Amino acid sequence: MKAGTDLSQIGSLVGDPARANMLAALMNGGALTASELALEAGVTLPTASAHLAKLTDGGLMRLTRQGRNRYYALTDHQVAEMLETIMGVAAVLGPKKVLPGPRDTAMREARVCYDHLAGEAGVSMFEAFVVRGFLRVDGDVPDITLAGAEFFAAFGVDLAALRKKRRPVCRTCLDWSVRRAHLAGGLGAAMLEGLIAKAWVRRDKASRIVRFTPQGRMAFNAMLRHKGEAPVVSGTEQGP
Amino acid sequence: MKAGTDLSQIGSLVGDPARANMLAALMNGGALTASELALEAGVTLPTASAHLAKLTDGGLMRLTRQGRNRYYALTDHQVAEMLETIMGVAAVLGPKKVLPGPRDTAMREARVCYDHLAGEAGVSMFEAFVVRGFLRVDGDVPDITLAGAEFFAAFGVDLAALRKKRRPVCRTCLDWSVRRAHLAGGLGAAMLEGLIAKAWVRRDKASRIVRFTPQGRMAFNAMLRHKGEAPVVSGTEQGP
DNA sequence: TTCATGGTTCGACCGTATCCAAACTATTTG
DNA sequence: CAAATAGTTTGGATACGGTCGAACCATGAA
Repeated sequence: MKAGTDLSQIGSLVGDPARANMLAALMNGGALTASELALEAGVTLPTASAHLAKLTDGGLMRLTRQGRNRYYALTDHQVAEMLETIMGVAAVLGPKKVLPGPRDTAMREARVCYDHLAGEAGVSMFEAFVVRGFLRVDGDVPDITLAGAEFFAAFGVDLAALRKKRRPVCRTCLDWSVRRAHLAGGLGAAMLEGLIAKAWVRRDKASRIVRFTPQGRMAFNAMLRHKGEAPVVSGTEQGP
Repeated sequence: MKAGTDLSQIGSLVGDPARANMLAALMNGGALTASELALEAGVTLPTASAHLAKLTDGGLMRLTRQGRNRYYALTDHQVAEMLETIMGVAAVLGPKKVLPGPRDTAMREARVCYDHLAGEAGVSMFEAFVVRGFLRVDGDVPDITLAGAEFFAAFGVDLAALRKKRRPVCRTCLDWSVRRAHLAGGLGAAMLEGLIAKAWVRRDKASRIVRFTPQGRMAFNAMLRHKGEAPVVSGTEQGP
């Protein structure tokens, strides 16, 4: 049975804790050096090096040399999406863990999924776009409406340019923390870019966490609000 | 780092060849007994039992007792889709294998992905629906058009009933063998049901292969054809 | 009740993947 | 050129996971 062999190969690649940590650390779409990844995984440099070798020639990571540093990154978003998918099933079937700590709370609130916004904020944004009629959803697949096209253009997204690229413009991605969909694809990436450009959010360097600036949170909520509804992203509540 | 831990847990579950074979064997959406799975994985009953225990309390499989048999199946389609996704990246980054044998050719032509049609036939069907204007795609997300609703109703699909269910009606699923999308979701499942009910196809028991009946192939091609185009599913060609 | 079949548990064996220390290579800086 | 930083390679100790035979439970048939 070849199917099983294929499965088990990448399965075992992801199956080691050290390697899994490295992969998780790269899910923000960035690239890290071998030393940083070693630190992230909690192993020494030599072992990290061995793991990285396996990951690269296993096809899950891509290596770019730069001076005396070697930067490792995930090969494509297909790999990133695979990891999110795996984390998705892990999240639904493994809530036997203790309650999430503060760091996880921040992750749950807003984080980057490879190159677009995920977490509570990502889900809220997606759902607000649907409520406001910018995206139409049949089943659970989004489609940009006329009003949506206007809105995104006003926000600074060049839809025409996005459509030219090979990457799908509009996709959804199941959120492992909330079990609801958020916006992915080229549009999702462009929105995150826009949020950063407008300084509404800042990406936490070396983690997947996305933090709202005070004014950014207000502006974001205003963008999502429709006909005087309550804000969707409140302050950093630390609920049990 | 918890994220890495979650990843590695299911990763290692999938990472063992025996377990991966079992999971792959269940991807047709059916249920098999422990003995059958042991045979499929090429291990003895005791080892199979141990693996199955890990898989079930790891949450990837579901056990239903029935008489003196114990039937194992995947827990949901989320798990099935995760496996397809993994096979997807395996397929794109691992074509250094030898050329596919005859059995794999059949798999590539038409197979069932949990409960809907995949492979060449699945992709052809999906793309034909788009060309004929039954599904509209923006980016790569499908949406049922008015014409589509009529067509599917005529085919025997009860769209209203599908919309009532919690499961998304219309989704796409990336095909590992062809690297193109095919139709998943409730509609995808209903279509496969319809194809079987009309006796256009038969599911190969105990494998994921779907075989067309002679008349079925003709009818299927007729369904897909639009304004006198060439048929999309030809005979069983055995290419090198 | 007894027998047979389908599965699980136990114990022991074996292989392999992981790990680190130390040595080695390469690239930049002084 | 020498010193320092970044990374890989090697070798050997360790441990964990997979594997099977045999014994053990459970369910259905005789």
